[in-house]
Amino acid sequence: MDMLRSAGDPRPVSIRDVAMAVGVSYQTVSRVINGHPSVKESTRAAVLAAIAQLGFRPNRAARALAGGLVQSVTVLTGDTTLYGPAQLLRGIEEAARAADFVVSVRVINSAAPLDVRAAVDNVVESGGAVIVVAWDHAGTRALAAVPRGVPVAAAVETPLDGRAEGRPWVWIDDRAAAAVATRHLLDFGHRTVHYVSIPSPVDTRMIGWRETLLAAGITPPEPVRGRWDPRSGYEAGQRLARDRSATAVLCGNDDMAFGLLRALHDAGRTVPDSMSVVGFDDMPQSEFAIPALTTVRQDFAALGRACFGLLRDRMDDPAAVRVGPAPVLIHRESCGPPPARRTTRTRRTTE
Amino acid sequence: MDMLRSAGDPRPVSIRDVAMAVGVSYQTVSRVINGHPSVKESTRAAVLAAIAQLGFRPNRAARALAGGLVQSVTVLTGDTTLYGPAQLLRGIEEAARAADFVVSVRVINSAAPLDVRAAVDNVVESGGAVIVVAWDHAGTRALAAVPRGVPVAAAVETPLDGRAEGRPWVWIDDRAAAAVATRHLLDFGHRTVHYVSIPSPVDTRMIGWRETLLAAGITPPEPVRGRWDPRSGYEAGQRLARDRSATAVLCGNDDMAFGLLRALHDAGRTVPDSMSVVGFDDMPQSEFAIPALTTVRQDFAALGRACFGLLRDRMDDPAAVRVGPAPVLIHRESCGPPPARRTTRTRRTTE
DNA sequence: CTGAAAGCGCTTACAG
DNA sequence: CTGAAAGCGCTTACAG
Repeated sequence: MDMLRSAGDPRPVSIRDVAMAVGVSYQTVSRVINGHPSVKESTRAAVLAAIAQLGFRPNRAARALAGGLVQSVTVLTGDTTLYGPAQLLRGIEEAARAADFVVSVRVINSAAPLDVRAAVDNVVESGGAVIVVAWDHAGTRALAAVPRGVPVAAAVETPLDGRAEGRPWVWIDDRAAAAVATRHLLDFGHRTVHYVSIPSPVDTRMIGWRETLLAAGITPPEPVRGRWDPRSGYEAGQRLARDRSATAVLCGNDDMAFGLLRALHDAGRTVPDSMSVVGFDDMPQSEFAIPALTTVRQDFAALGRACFGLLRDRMDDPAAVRVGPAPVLIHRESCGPPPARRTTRTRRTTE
Repeated sequence: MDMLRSAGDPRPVSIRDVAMAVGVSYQTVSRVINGHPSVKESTRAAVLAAIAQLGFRPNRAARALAGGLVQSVTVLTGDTTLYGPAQLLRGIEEAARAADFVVSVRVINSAAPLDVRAAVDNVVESGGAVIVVAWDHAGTRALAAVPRGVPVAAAVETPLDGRAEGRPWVWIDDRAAAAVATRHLLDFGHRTVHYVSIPSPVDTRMIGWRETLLAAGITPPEPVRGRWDPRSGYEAGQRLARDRSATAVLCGNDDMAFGLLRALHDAGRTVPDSMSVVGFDDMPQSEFAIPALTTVRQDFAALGRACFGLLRDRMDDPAAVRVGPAPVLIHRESCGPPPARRTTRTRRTTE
């Protein structure tokens, strides 16, 4: 449609050009692009036609300045190269692009109050909506710092009470998933299940694991602290490998499980014969690990789409709610009965 | 500094507030924040002091509308969840944030001319600068579609002539790295090296591999086509495993190498005893693969910082140049002599 | 239902 | 060196 603009005119078509083409004032054009109700149907149609024909697209900066709706979101997040955040961002971007929103990204590395405040101020003053990834300290603080009135949605840890309670929250129920994974291991006959934690302020995967053990009358062993990355999983694996009574581990994410698998391998502990391992995420590599990793699939891209959907829904209906995708346990090769029972392949069926 | 704004005033401090505080016109304030030369030193100092004290921050939308400098970049990219693009984006964001730029992301999935055009138009009309990740068809087309006058920088495949020639390009020399990796394998005594390709329009890793073989008087075998993901590496591995004459493979990236390692494992081909494998990237997981993966480390985050740096440099000096980080071969466990020579551990030293 | 006015916060010439 | 004017493209009340 570019050919319809007079060639050589350097400036893009504006609301005035459209108005002129139709023979109305430019305010009327503004009304139709903003869906204002009081516009005669015939003039609305004429304006719409002119918009299409001239290829008009509203100037976002002008809109923002004049106080109109902004069609932009900025994502406040931690390290975007980690699997979860990366997929989440991808989901947000997809949904935002489909809705013709511009998406900006601002990484918050530090949880220092001043840094968080600076990040939030910076974002808020530019006028758009915000999605915060509140999986770490910096994120939860940022979420708390978003002023009232700013359209916001957040990806959060599973709330302890399992409810959003009117707040713009969306999550994947990893607490329930951790319970399922832990139960899966217990059902194989393991006497206990160890846990390698993620550095979340409130690790709900750990909670699900702990609750399941407790419910089975087992005192949860001390969790091994991890930090998301394979190396921390390797270190955890070294510790666990030394403990001959340890026969099953749940890892807070797959990246750590990879490192753990390697540590076990180095220590001569075979998986699953000598140790069963379950991860969290189901990364593209997990299926090809040696052995293939049993893990909890979490659809972070879908979560991202839900975040954006919630944000938009809330702009119309402040009570809108969205639920995140359900996690699912993917059975692969890294789990089996504990060593003592292995010969008979006993599978515990009693509760 | 928030306490210094009169509480209850909903609107952020503007250029006028600063002017009023200092006792000058707001145009003068504009001049100092834009570094205009003709401002008396004493008034400049006074204005700067007032800006700091009031916590003034220029409104980006207003600036953009008025035609000022925009301090925003949008990144035009393919799938941001792949390792390279994700790290690149991270590097760009880091550098941009440090320079107080807003960074937006727009994913281009389709290389269809209309889709590319739409993406570029959308970005350009919002006024800021653009960084394009031109590693695929969509990206290269987008780069070509950026109008003159728009500040731009691009992450590109290694140019065939090895030179940027005044263009705003930055890259990692993966062609040279592929040559080094291939030579490494040949030096172990392998009679040839196979290659699993990446789906780039021009795969410069493949070129480096091919050239090295040719230089050694070896006719390059047909490359096995890959698609970035572990699964395609697995499929490639299945094919290669059947070929008993194949003893060494260079993979276009680590993700495919993971899949390939698994395929080899499933086929009973041990690594490196029966087959040597080299990857590309050095992902965090690569070190923990079984066996640990020999690979070419590529610092994409540094490349991203270079991209942004080049963009800024060019805004002042259109002839500015930046060179990307040098790739480096990381030696680990997945390489060794071919089976026939293994017993004697011969290492070919002649050229 | 639709125009004319005022203003969003800033920058860029234009005068002094 | 610094003010006053005009304008960026749009939206929101205010009149009709």
